[in-house]
Amino acid sequence: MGFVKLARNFYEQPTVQAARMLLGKYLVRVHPDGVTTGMILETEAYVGLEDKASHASRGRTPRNAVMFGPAGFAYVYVIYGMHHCLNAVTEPEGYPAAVLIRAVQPCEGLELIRARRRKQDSRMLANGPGNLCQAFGIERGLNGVDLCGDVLFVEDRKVSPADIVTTTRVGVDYAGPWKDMPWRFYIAGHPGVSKR
DNA sequence: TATTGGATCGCC
DNA sequence: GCGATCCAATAG
Repeated sequence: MGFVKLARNFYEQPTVQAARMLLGKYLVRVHPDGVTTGMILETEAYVGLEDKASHASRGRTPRNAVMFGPAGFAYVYVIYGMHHCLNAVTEPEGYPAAVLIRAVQPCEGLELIRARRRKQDSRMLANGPGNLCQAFGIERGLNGVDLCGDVLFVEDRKVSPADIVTTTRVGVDYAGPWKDMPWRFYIAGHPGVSKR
């Protein structure tokens, strides 16, 4: 309680910078079944029309429309027919970009998270974008939700992150030269980071 | 209308 | 290493 919710101007900054700065902050999900929170451990940046790894690379479509809108909204989509991914839209309206949140360290709501995940091992609860969405009850109904609202948001709890590792993004080998961009970030040595 | 493949996961 | 599972995007 008493933590500062990130405001819209945080999300308006350049995407790569926003991706780095989200590490160590806390994702908060307010759900009818309960509140869950977790420290963000791993992120990726998807930047502009040119980025062939981004859903926006082929222009605006019904699915990716939120990426073209104003910063500070959630872009949630279904992948592989069975998982969801959560992004925070960044940069000025009209410029399609977002930060994919790939892993958190669950904090509050552990019992609810374990029930949703049907797992006990604390490292396996939210280690990967699909697992994270399952753990936090994030589904497509949340696509387009305002991250400056009361349902899904990020708090700055002033945690100083340990060393940050920078690598290439996961699962984008189809993206030609863009697969080599160093746009994945995670907290060094943390067991909750997803494996490749 | 039909086909293709994916910003994944967990088990074999 | 591979199958699950389905829908958005593209081609026909």
